[in-house]
Amino acid sequence: MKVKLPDGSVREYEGKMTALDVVRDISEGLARVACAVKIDGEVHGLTTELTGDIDEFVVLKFEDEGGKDTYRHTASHIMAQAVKRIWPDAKVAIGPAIENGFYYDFDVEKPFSPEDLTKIEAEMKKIIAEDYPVKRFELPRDEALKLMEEKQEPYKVELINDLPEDAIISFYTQGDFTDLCAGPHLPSTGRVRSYKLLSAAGAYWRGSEKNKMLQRIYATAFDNKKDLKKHLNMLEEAKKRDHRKLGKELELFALMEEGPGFPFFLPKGMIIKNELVNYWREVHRKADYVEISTPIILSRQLWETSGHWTHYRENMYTTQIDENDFAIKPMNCPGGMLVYKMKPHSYKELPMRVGELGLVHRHEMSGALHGLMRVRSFTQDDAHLFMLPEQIKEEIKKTIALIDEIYTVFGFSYHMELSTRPEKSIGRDEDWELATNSLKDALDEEGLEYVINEGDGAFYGPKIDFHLEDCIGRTWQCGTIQADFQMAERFELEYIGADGQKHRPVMIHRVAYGSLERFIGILIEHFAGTFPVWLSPVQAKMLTITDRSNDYAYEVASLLESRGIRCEVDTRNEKIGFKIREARNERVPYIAVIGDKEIEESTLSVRMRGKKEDTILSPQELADKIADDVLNKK
RNA sequence: GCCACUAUAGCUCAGUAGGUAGAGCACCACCAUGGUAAGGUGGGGGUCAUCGGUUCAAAUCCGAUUAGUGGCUCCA
Repeated sequence: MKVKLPDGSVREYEGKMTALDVVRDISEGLARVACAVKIDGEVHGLTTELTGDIDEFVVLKFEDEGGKDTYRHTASHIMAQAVKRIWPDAKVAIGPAIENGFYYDFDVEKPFSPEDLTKIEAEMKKIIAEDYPVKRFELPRDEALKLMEEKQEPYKVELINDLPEDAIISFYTQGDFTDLCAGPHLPSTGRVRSYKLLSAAGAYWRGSEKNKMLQRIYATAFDNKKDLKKHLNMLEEAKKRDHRKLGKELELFALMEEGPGFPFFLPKGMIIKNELVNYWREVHRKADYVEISTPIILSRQLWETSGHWTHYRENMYTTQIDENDFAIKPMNCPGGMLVYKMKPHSYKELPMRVGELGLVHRHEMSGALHGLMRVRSFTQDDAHLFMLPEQIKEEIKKTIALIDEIYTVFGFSYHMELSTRPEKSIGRDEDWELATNSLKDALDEEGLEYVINEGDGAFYGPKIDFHLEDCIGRTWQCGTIQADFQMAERFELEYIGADGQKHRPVMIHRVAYGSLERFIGILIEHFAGTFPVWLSPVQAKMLTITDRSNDYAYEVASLLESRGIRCEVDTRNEKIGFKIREARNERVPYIAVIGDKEIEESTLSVRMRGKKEDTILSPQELADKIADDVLNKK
């Protein structure tokens, strides 16, 4: 039997060999850190018996794709084993590895408490110390069913029942625990080193709210303590940056019991919101957009035309005016359609780019609300683009460039995903084809990378989603570009072509921020509250040492204010150390200390963010510096 | 909406064999005019989320409601 390694070398073996034997033959050290192997493109466990020649034999360590999942999947079985030892009546459901860890779902009498998690962790420690070999075995479907019925595992029985009649079902067993599982796994439980149970929460069996609510335990595992600690620190860091906490501390926004999911913006948060709007208007003006504003409340007839009254009803707030039904808009498009339809359009006017910062309201489920990230009223930085079919590709390219420009200003990296026609969809095949190809071609021609989500588009058209990554590595879906055949059709949009005939334009809607509210939430976490100067609610603060400096401080402040700089003066009867502490906690980028010396020399002692030493500047120089930051969006 | 948990002063939190509330910060007053992350002293402030029940007595036990948190589902 020949085994070809990634370095091109070939090793020959005789007799029965497992993957682990080969890994050991390569090096004992490697065997200690190996989690799985990739054999001819497929990930297998180390105990897999090898048959025949192998063209590709890659050892997967924890850090390799496949290795991590194998490791964490084994950890999840250990967790399930521990739970079954403590609560023998618990029914196990599924327990996969996920992005940063793993979970396992259980059907138990009582939900898990934090103390239970500690207990489970302790039991896991024992199982790991007992170092059971993890063995795989296979059964035909009927025997597999019998085994799981005997073990009284109804969820596993259900899973097996969904498999084909002739399926060979694989199981893994470790000590007193046997689980239905496709694998792969580590060779023994002792291989799991660093793990931590994180939380317990309800989760529906198979993700459907029609099913029973199970108890899910989220946990994570790493192959060394250092990385586990690093990950836990990252979670801590994320907690510290939580926009709900910072939003309260920095007085940016508030959520009140009187308006669940309807955020209040406080003066400082409003400055950020307005700066985002100003910037948005600036870039859109340059990109030849016009801006409109359409009403928040519109008649039932309109929503019937758009289809929302029947398809989106449960998310809409409705009201009556003079005995007629009205709805508060959950989306801006219908209003935009009405504006387009006000007068006939020539093909010479297209493309038309019509922006709207539209405030929409959606009745989201109470349990879905989350700070500014998920609210019931929010402002979309919407725009509707009307164009000729042959203009789609170019418009898509321009829109991508626009969104790219916006994200780059905030220092976000991002990736794109293209979602294609879902099974349940409306529209003509040729429209879908044209739109999908236009999106694809635009991406390809610009040399952009993207993921394709087959069948994940909206029912009315394909879309490109932008997923931006914040500075601690979390991703957020913000921008989207969607082709929409339904609106143009339903509202019977038209333009007069060169042939003098009426034609249907192609309509695209797109957002860049997504929603101002969510984007602000993301910005708060991305910058951990330390906003760039142009977004800082207070850009400079004058701190006086004694009240002899007050006049000079006000003088400097009015100079800065005349340059449009947001400036505050702290003349309170407090020590300078105290004032500095507060100004720093408020994340003010330029903190100027003013005492007798500064008055004498007509200077400022400026403490800039990230610098230990003060910089001596004239008031004019400070104003120039801040103006420069603002101009360059720093 | 569903499962679990939480709700005490503006903020962060103490307060269990049920006996009608406490700290720090913030706020106010006074003293100190002090040079780079909290100067000192004093003071005001709470229908213990809301409603109901058990009890001689409820912040504390029970139930409901509201809101929040962690998830599920959904999503900008």
